[in-house]
Amino acid sequence: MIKPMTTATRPLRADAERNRRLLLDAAAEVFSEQGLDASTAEIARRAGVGQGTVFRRFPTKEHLIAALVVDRIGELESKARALLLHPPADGSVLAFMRESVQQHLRDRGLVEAVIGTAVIADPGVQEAHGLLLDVIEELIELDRRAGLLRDDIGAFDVMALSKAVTSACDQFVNLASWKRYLAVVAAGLRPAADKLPGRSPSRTQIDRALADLGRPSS
Amino acid sequence: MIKPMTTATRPLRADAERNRRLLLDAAAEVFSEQGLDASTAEIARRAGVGQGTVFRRFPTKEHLIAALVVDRIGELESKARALLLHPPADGSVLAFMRESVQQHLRDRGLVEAVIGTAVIADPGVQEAHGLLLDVIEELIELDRRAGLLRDDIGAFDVMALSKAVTSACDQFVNLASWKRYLAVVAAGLRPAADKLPGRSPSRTQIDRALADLGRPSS
DNA sequence: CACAAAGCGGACTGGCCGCTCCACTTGTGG
DNA sequence: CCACAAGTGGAGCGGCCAGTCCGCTTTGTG
Repeated sequence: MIKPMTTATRPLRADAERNRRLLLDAAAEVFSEQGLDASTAEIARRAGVGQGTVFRRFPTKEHLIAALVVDRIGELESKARALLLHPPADGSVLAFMRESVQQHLRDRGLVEAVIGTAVIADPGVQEAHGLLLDVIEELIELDRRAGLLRDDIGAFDVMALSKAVTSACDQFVNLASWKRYLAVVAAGLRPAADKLPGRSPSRTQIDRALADLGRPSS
Repeated sequence: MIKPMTTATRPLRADAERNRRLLLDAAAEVFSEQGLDASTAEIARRAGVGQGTVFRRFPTKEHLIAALVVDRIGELESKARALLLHPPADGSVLAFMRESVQQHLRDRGLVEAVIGTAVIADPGVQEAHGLLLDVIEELIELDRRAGLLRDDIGAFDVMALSKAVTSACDQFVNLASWKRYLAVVAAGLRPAADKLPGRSPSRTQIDRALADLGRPSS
């Protein structure tokens, strides 16, 4: 379980702020090479700082991961907003999924592993996640009006399917091309007569489910 | 790295064989609850045997995982062979993917995590994997003749896409239904005019890639 | 039925990892 | 430029975990 992060702190000293960035970058690098099991010692070494610094900037390893996740979700959100302004002809949702898959493959293992951990319950992550879902909803609306997308798809579906395409490839990048599997999914997302089974979860359902994952108690 | 397993051993004593099964079952249970990081101590406890017994039956934890994987691949193979004899009207590949996804969700995390480890290099796993690919190839041929499947899909693709659908759902089972995402993929797999980018890897490519993953040396 | 070989359990070990602690350094407001 | 709060690094701690060891028990064969 992760406690609320840094409520109302005054700004970090210059060197501290710099180390924070160094740590986040090093962590991204190390995690993508070795998975989330990589040691904090290795991250500290890669960042060129001491062990103690890691835990002064991020109270636990999980907080560090959460901060990294917030960072990445933010990146995706701004990519999505850009697409909203200049929607490509072949569909802005598809374009978003391209960005998404590429980012997930770059940060190999980050998205996957995050879901199973308490990171998902971090307030910062939840907030960033919510904002992203909002933008995706707008992208969907755009494509739907243009007749590019079947009408029973929601923002959650888009994220789930991006994760799906990613995991079809990761570890086999040399063998399987994400473009191939994204093309399959894209073909399945075009307007169609038959409805998909089930339904895309509503925002309140998503929020409740995420909150539940946060307190596993098991 | 995993060394060749038990070459030409004479049959296990009755109690040893029983414990082997108990351990495999316990391991499946514990891994699906806690992931592959679960301790061997917990597995031994759940199986009702001592710690020592784990490591006499399986030289390392990785060997245990590999044995479990072989077991599961075998199950899938026989399901696939059954479909070959009585192909369902809506497509035998789709039916196979249904089985596959359900099994992967039951053994949560097993498939995912296996890929990143040396387990993939275990000779037993490789062999079982090869046999499975052969049967899938036959299922594909069947569907293709019936005009149910686009013609640029290979056995590797089917496995990759099964994994994809699984990972779209796992950890969110309450929220996302695998049937929903499998339906998207199925829609994308129907015969189509436009070709998929890239190509399905050949058997020799697959074998070489798997062998490479076996000796990471990093 | 006897007895060797095979199997068993669980205490133990060595190593790793997240995290803490504290003597020392550095940035910054006055 | 000084004083002190803020920040730093790295040795060290406790806990966990894969794998070992060895005295005892079970199996099945002659």
